[in-house]
Order: sequence, then structure tokens, then C-alpha cells
Amino acid sequence: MPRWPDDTRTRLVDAALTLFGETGYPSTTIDQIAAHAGVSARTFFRHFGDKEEVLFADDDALLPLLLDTIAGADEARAATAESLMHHALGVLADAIEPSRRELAARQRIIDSDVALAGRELAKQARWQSAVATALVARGFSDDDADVLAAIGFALFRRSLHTWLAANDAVSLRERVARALPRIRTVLDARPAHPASQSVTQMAASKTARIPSDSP
Amino acid sequence: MPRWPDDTRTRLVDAALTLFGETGYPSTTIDQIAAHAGVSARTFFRHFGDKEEVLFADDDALLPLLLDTIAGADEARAATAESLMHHALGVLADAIEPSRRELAARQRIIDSDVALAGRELAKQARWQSAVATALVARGFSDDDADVLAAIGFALFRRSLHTWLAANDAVSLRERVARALPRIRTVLDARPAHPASQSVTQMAASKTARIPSDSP
DNA sequence: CGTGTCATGACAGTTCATGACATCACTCGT
DNA sequence: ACGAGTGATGTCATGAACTGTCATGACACG
Repeated sequence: MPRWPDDTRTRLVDAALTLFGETGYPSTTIDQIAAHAGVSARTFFRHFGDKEEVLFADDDALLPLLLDTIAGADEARAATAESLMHHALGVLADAIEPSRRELAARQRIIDSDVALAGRELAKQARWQSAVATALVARGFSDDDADVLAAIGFALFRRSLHTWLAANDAVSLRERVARALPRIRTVLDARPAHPASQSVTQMAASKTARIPSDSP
Repeated sequence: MPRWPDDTRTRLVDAALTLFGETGYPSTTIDQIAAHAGVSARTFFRHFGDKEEVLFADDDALLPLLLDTIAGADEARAATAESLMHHALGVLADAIEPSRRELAARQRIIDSDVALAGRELAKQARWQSAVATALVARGFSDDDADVLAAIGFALFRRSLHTWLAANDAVSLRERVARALPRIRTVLDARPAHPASQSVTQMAASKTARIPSDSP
């Protein structure tokens, strides 16, 4: 039997999620997390570079799956960019589906803090870049790959968000599949309302102050 | 004459940009910035909530312009989502064009630090959400507005990036205008290469370790 | 049995961030 | 003109987030 339990890292993550959920992210201290996990604060920083990382540590687990799906899709599924996107996002959605409860809790914490939201977005940007590279490896042009990855992630992000928020039985995979065809029609959508008074002017008429540093 | 100069804020921003550029963001301390600007560290925090904010303070200056452009576009320019997007992104591009040099310097600092990149992305997410709201006010459906805003920002972000990186004479407006039509064709693009060995398997063959916590 | 490794604890030190309070020039009402 | 604000600032104190360094004890290996 080892002198120290070998699940220190897991217990730190659990303690952090619990305390963040109870007390809120900013008001939870490293000392509290470490004490809750039965270790010293110094040990926390040996496992995680900073306070945020405890929420993002196991975060890239699904990226290889996504990249593999793109790299390994057969001819039929990779016939066009759209079908490839449909396939890859579907696989990702299926992989995420089981952990809905933990994801929702984690999302609630992340949404509560700007810095955390920023880090989440930075992670997504890293994923997006990796996906674009994988698409280039499949023979798409740099420009196409970039636009495709951006659109795919925008779509998936929105589907994930509504899926986490809603409580109905519609699966994440189905939400993604429904959203995908919209890209084809959205550019030709026509606004229903005419031009309105400008936002700035409305703000100015309310507060009599234009947000500018000119005197 | 006032006892204290009234450009403290500006001098703090200048000092911060200078020192960040020279010493790097993490190794520049608030004390150094404050000293360089001739004030105390406490004063720094009276002007900016935290160390990061000195880089993002005047950041929402162009958002009202973008929202006004969307809200006030005439019938011809708002005929379809695509033409409205073309118009709004063009106006934004023109507004940004003159400050290319400062933007590039700022971008270099932001790219050097994950937390800063995250905050920049969070800001863009805020903009994107505001734009989607403006589009809804124009009569687009929630879903369409969201997808349009996401696509528009992805496009603009990419154009801005290449524009800052390249040194040629192609204007930002022109880059955006060139990228926009691609959305219509990109979904039907066909990958040129067949399925390849999976990324994970390649990584496994190299390191003999699959990134998973299963024993 | 000796030696090295590894996760950890303990302690000190730096930086960021914030609250409490004092200061000093300027402003405004009387 | 004079005294009471007002506002931007400085000084001091405190807490929390990290960081460097050294000591310790169990385990692995020969």
C-alpha cells in the first residue's frame, strides 16, 4: 500500500467542483479545496498550475476522438464537407451525451465567471484550430477548412447550450443534425423589420451621455 | 491648473503597453506600470479593475457602431442576411483600418498569454451575442440570428488575423468581402484525400501511450 | 542493505487585489 | 471670502494566489 493515496488529483477535482458549486468560484480558496481533499495547498499547485486548471484539466479527452473521426471517415461519409461535418459532430455528440449532468454543473460554474468563460473559449479555439488542421489533411483548402471548423463549432456550441439548458428528450445528436441544414438557407433569410432608431441614439436619449471620452 | 494631471488613465495605458512589450505581460508588475506613469499602484486599480483590464478598457468603443449599422441599414442593404452582413462588416472594417499598428502591437501581447487570449475571446462572444440580439430586432429568428452572428464573427476574425499578419496592400474591408461568398460553396467542397491512419493511433505508435486514464 | 525517486509537507517570499483612512487642491454656496 | 464638501490620490494593512526550496518517508531497484 502506498504511503499516500493515489487519487489525490481526483479528490482535488471533486472537492473543487463541490465547493465551487456551494460557495461560488471566487470565494472558494485553494486552502479550502486542499483541506477538503486532505492535502496541503502546495500539493494543489503540484497537480494544477492554477486555480482555474482544476476545471479544465481533463478537458482535451475528446479531442482525439474528434480528430480521428475526421481523419478516418470513409468515402461515403466524407463525400462532402457537409456530410463529414454531420458525421463528426454526431460522433462527438454521442460521446458527450452520457456526462450531461456533470457538464451542466461545470457549465454553471464557468458561466458565473468571466475569466473561466474566457478560458473555455480559448480551449474551443484550440480545438477549432486542430480540427481545421485535420480538415486540411483531408484535402480541403486552408480557407475552406477554417470556415468549416468555425461554422461547425458555432453550430455545436449552440446545440450544446440549448441541450444543457432544455430538459426535454431531444438528444444532442439530433439537435446538431437539425441545426446543420440551416446554414444553407440562413444567408438568404430576409429581415422582417425595417430600419430602427440607432442603438447609440437610443442610449443617448436615455442617459444624455454618449459613451465617448471626448469632453 | 489641477493638482494632478488629468491624463492619468492614458499614461497608465501607455506605460502598460510599453512595459508589456518590453518585459512581457507576466513579468511586468503593477508597481512598474504605476511608477512609469508616475502614480501609485493603488491608483492603477482605481482606474482598472485588474491587470488585464488595462488592455481591454477602451474595447467596446466600436460595438455601438456595429449595432447601429445593423439597426439602421436601409432596405437595399438589409435585403438579405448576406447583404446586411456584407454592409455591417464593411463598416466595421473601415473603422478599424486606421489603427492597424496599435492593434498589431496589442494583438502580439494578447497572443502571448492564454488568459489574455481568453478574455479577448470572451469579449468577442459578448459582441456576438449583442449582434445576434440586434439581428433579432431586425426580424430574424433566434436561430438564424445566432448562426449569422457566429459565421460573421468567424469570418471577420479570420480576415482580421490575416490582415494583421500580412503586410500587403489588401484592405481589411476587401478581405472580408472576399471571404463572405465562400460560405455558400464551402459545404459542398469535397475532400481530396482518402481516410488516413487515426491521429490517436499515430500518437500511440510514437509514444506507446494512449492519452486515457484507463489502466 | 544502500541508493535513488517521488509525492508530499512545511515555510518563507512575491505579486495581485481590495478595504480603510488621510491628504490636498479645487469648487460651490452663502 | 470663507468654510464645507468633492474627487483624485497616497499610505497602510490584509488576504489570497502563486513560487522556490528544503526535508521527509515510503517505495523500487540492484
